[in-house]
Amino acid sequence: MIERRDVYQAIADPIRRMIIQKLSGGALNIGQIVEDSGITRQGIAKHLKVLNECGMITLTQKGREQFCEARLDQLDEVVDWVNQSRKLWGQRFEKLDKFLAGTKKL
Amino acid sequence: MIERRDVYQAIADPIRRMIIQKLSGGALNIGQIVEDSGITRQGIAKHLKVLNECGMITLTQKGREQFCEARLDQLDEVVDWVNQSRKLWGQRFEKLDKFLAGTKKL
DNA sequence: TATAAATACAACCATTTGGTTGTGCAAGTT
DNA sequence: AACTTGCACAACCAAATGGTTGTATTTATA
Repeated sequence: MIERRDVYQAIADPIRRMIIQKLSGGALNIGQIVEDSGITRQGIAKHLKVLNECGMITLTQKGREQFCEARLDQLDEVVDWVNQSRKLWGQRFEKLDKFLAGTKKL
Repeated sequence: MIERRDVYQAIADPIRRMIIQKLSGGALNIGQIVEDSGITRQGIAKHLKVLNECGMITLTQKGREQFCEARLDQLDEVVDWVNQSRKLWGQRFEKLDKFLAGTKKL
């Protein structure tokens, strides 16, 4: 129950996924992210804090506005993990196959 | 704050990811999953409950043992979502490019 | 200068999460 | 029959999560 701050945590929440999708279209300020989100600005701010701590977004002050940009490269870790699991899954009968091949030879 | 049960939630916890990785090598019973996990059987049982509710594993009773099998196809949703975000990211300047191309023609 | 806009910060709250211990029970084993 | 193994269920707990409201601060605008 340690406060985990990683990409998996970042995309675990539907609102945070929505934010990432919005930002995938280009940088936005907080007000634009709040639009049609269904929750308050303060709620969004908390999600942005999490996303920032996870390295999923970068924030840039510009006058009185704060611009948010997505760091989609962070998502590579997730895809890599999925692919690794799939690879293991594909190999799960290899040991057995090898064993059977071995017994045949005997 | 509704109790969300989806793939994103399933992979959000490091222990659950460890379970999925273990099961990627083939089906296991609960005792085998508990081995070297660092937490109690009951703790693992709770994670398995979550994974089951997310559709990430299937459970099969076999005598007094319960066999767990991973359902890795569920991870497709995550990869699809990531790819969609990346696609948007790739297209984020297209509008601007089109606009510029348009002005050139004039 | 007064006002509006964009945001930050703090306190508060209910629910979820992720773990524990303790108990009980069914299925194999000796 | 007695014991061991594998597991389910319940109660309990601290901390994290995901939201709210309320207040203050800075920046731009009329």
